[in-house]
Amino acid sequence: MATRGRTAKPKARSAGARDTILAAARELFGERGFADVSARDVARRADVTKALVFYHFESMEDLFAAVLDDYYDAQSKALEAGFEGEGTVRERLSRLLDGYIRFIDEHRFFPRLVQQEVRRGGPAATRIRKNVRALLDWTERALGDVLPPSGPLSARHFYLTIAGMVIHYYTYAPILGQAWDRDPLGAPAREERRQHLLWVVSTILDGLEAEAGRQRGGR
Amino acid sequence: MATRGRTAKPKARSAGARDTILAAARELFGERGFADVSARDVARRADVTKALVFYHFESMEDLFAAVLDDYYDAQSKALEAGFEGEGTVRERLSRLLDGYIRFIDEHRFFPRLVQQEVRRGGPAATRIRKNVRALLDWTERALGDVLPPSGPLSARHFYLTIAGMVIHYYTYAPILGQAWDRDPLGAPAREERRQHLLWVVSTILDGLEAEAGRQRGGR
Amino acid sequence: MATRGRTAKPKARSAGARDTILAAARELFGERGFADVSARDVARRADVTKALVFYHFESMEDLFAAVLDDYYDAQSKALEAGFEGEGTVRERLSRLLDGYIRFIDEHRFFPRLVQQEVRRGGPAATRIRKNVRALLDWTERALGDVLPPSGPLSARHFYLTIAGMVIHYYTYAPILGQAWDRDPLGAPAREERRQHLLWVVSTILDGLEAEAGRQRGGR
Amino acid sequence: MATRGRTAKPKARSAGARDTILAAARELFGERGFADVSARDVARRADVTKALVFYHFESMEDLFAAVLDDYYDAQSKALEAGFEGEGTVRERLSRLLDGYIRFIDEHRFFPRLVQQEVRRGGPAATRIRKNVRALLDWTERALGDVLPPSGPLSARHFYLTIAGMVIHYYTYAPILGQAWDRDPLGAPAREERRQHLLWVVSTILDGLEAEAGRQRGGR
DNA sequence: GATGAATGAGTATTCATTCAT
DNA sequence: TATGAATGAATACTCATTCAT
Repeated sequence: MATRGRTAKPKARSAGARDTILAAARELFGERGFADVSARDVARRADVTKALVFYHFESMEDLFAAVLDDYYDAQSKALEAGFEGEGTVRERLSRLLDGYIRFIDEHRFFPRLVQQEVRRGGPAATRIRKNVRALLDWTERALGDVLPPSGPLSARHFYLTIAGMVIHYYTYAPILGQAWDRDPLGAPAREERRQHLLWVVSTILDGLEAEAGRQRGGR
Repeated sequence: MATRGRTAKPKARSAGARDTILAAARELFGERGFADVSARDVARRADVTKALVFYHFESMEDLFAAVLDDYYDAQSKALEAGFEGEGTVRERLSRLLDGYIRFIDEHRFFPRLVQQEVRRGGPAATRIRKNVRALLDWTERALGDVLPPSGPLSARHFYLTIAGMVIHYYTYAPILGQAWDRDPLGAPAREERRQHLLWVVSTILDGLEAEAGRQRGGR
Repeated sequence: MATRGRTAKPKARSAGARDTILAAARELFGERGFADVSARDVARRADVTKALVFYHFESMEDLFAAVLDDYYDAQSKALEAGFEGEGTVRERLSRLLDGYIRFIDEHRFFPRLVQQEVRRGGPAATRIRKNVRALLDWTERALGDVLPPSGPLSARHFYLTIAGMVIHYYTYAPILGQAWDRDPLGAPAREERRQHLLWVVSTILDGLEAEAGRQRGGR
Repeated sequence: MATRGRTAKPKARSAGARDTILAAARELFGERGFADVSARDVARRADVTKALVFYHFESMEDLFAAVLDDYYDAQSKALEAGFEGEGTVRERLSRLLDGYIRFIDEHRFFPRLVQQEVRRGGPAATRIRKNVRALLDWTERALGDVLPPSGPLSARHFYLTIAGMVIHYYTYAPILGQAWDRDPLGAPAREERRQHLLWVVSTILDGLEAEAGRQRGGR
């Protein structure tokens, strides 16, 4: 303490302690979930005092919300980029899917945090709902022409179906790894997964078109 | 004590305190996950002293494992029932899917617990892995004729895809409810979901057959 | 429980559960002291239920007292044997010393228990005091001719001195072993220790005689 | 809280809570040994919250180690002081003995703690072993000229013998008091004890010299 | 004799949070 | 902006002991 020379580099402080803390929290919440991360853990990982965590964030809930906010901003950007531009339904949807896959791939524990917050019904739930709404809207716009507005083939089902199949892979990856011939989080496995997902979505579109044909041509 | 009527025989004593505790734990873990449930919570819900929880279960981990075990037994039974019997690939798979859907429907928080344990890499992870393995095996046997052994269209991808789309619905249901025209966990919505899933799986089978045809009929 | 065949041999019970428990307690108290041994520990080591421990002994204190009583009986017997018989002061003292050494050697953790009870000032302290008194009496009778009744060379000092040097060896043995060329509790080391002690006591007797001579011969 | 006068500034805060806690621990461990002292006890005696104990010391073991460390520092200093300086074997040894006696006299429960830690084989045992080693070294250097390097008359036996007779007095003092004509821990009794010890050690040296003479003068 | 179940008070330790500096 | 010290309430888990059977 007093013995550490006064020229000692101020570690985290230089790069903005707030950001350092946020980054540490992002990592930890991702690894262990909200309930399993303590302020002490965050402080340690950020190489900062516990008190400083509470100086920058009112409470642990607050910190968690900040982390979620960051993720949502990133997700929105990723999806907007994917959705923009022209093309056939198939092209737009596949761009949207690609954007979604890439985002989840880069933020693997984001879904965990969301699931957790959904379960907890915490204050961030509103934020989540808004975002889910947006994603659903995009799906509806992208598939509006081929989908009925309600029933088993409505957009909301496909949204949940596709999101589920994208996310689930990462949820179970840690366990699959040990009973698998290769690391499911390695580049080759992930690329294979991407192709699988594209194939499924494409096949679903085929099915929807066939369905539309059947519908039109009188059953 | 003084408040509990003096003729009311203590609940726990009358009928298997162990079971009472297990049931309380099942509920609570389902509602809030492992990390958010304390021994005190379980004791309170089971109307039992905290010490009794530890008399019947060596530790909270132990209690959690017991809960998971119960679920796994139920799941195995549900899937075995679904998988037995004759029929075309399509018939068998749809029975398997139906069994899976029904199980998840009746044990909505089971996936949450599993996801959590996967993340924690806790001692129950081995059990989970074995079970995932079994499910994957069933999928492989059910789809063995129509699926290539590896690549983007291999059984393991379809297993993850289907499991993901079944489970994800329940994961997000609590949030969807408030932005939706009806309760996603009500009977009508769940039946609609079931039809959606059956349609998707059926469509995927169509796609796989088409793919097989393409493969055969000159590349 | 109900599944164990009814012919299963009743383990501890046959040989007198009370004694089995007492033996287990003796071991455990010796190894870890009173405060570090729980009823559960005793029950486990005796392969008996915890409740049975309390059936046979009113409390843990009671069990501890019973263990101490056993030791004191043994000690009394050992010392009486050593002290009886005729001979010179030197002979009688060396027999007493030998008896004491042998007893401590065979009940290595007895001194620990006594020390502990002395410190705790527990109910067994009276018993201990009586015994110390007896030992002191023996020393006084054995050395009465050569010792002044009070002062730095009185019997009580020699009693404490000799007891200390006998006991201390065993107290520190566990630690010495690792920085020593041989096991201090092995037979050769213990025999060497015995010779050392005999030499010291003999030398002290020489000194006392010289002292008596000096006293008599003026100055 | 409400009972503490409102102008009394909280003790702990004013003057090194850490030291207050350490002092309380020193007292309590001395009185009752490690296993019989709880964190709550320490907190109470130090007039401090239980949590603060763990703020300053990672664990009870840690606190115990800190207490032992303090004692060892004091002991080392006491012995070094006693051992330095010139003089005959007899003079140096008697100075060493005097230093040891004085230290034990001022830290009466130190031996208890050490004995306990030896028995527990806890983490502090290494420290203890090092210290015992040092003491033994001193004894060997002080007695090197008159002692054979091995056998019943080697330095290590005399070290254990002398340490035992010094320490044992304090171990049994609480019990002796009640069967004795005066308080064994009062100044006169302790001075008498000191003279006894000096006489014994001096007599042992006489014996050793005689032994050396015998050895030299034809076996 | 023997035991399974039960309990209230205890254990060490960690928590998020506050606050004076 | 930052922090060391402090705390009350919580954590999982163990204790000696009781008692109905």
